[in-house]
Amino acid sequence: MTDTATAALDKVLHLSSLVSTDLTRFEQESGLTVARVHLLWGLGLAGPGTQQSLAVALGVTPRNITGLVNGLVASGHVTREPHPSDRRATLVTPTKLGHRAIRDLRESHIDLAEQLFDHVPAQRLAAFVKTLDETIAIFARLMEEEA
Amino acid sequence: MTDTATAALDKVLHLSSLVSTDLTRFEQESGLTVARVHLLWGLGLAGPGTQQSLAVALGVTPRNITGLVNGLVASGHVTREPHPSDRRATLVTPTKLGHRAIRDLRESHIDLAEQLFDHVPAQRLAAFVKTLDETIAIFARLMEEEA
DNA sequence: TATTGTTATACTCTATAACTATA
DNA sequence: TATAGTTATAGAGTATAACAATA
Repeated sequence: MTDTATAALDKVLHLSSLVSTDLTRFEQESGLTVARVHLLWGLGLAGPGTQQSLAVALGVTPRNITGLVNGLVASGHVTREPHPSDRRATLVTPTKLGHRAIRDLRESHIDLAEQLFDHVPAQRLAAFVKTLDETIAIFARLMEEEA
Repeated sequence: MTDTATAALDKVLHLSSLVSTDLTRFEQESGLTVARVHLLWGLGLAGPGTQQSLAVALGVTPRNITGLVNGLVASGHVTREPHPSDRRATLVTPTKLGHRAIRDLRESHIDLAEQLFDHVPAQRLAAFVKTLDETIAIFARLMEEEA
């Protein structure tokens, strides 16, 4: 059924738009922006990294990372530390404030997930995740073909 | 299970990020930007409208609409037509090129939905949509509470 | 020679505030 | 007085290209 398929895609996009709006609210409370939150989130996942590694992780240019890191340094969320073995590179490192923001992000994320999905029966939630997994795999294949 | 709930949210965001990347590809092919595509999509749904109505539909300021419409006029996708009864207002109206872009967008959207979901058994897809509906409803309620 | 990050420059999206024309 | 849209101004995110320091 194409209709149901389109409805499913529309609803995924709608939910994603709501999550995005919610992230904007987090932004305003924390004084961060979406792009800077993504960078902090990446630091939270992978630990302190070079700007080069952040550029790859976020899929943007190194120049862009320079600007984002400048903003996060100004707001006190990260510092630029010397790389221990490569004097060209810097290690972008969360400060205490940065770690707190990363922790808050994680807690909000988990809290939101619980509020959204804890009411769903386990079996249906498992099927939901399975469908998402399959869909993501199909998508990844489609994008490879086009690349 | 909090773990499963978090996994579900992560996967929804992942899929949404993939769709967003795909939209970027559409952009590059069509010479449009995401914001302008959203405006065109809105015109496709509701028909020609005033800039005020577009500002409300997209959730941005009227000033922002001025800029987006300027861009779409320059690229030949829309024209500003006089409003039949209110000389203050303009009717943003798709050109032939604009209509073609809207049609292409719709076709890509339906095509993508089919490729992503047509393989899912009808019953599981119905359950998938049901879970999305419930989740969207919960989210809407959460955001009202916080507003 | 290749890589890391920055400076220079430019474009898009977004916002607020003040203003003009019209209702 | 209120509304529709624009001009003025500003800031953030993004990109390419040229450059310095280092590998």
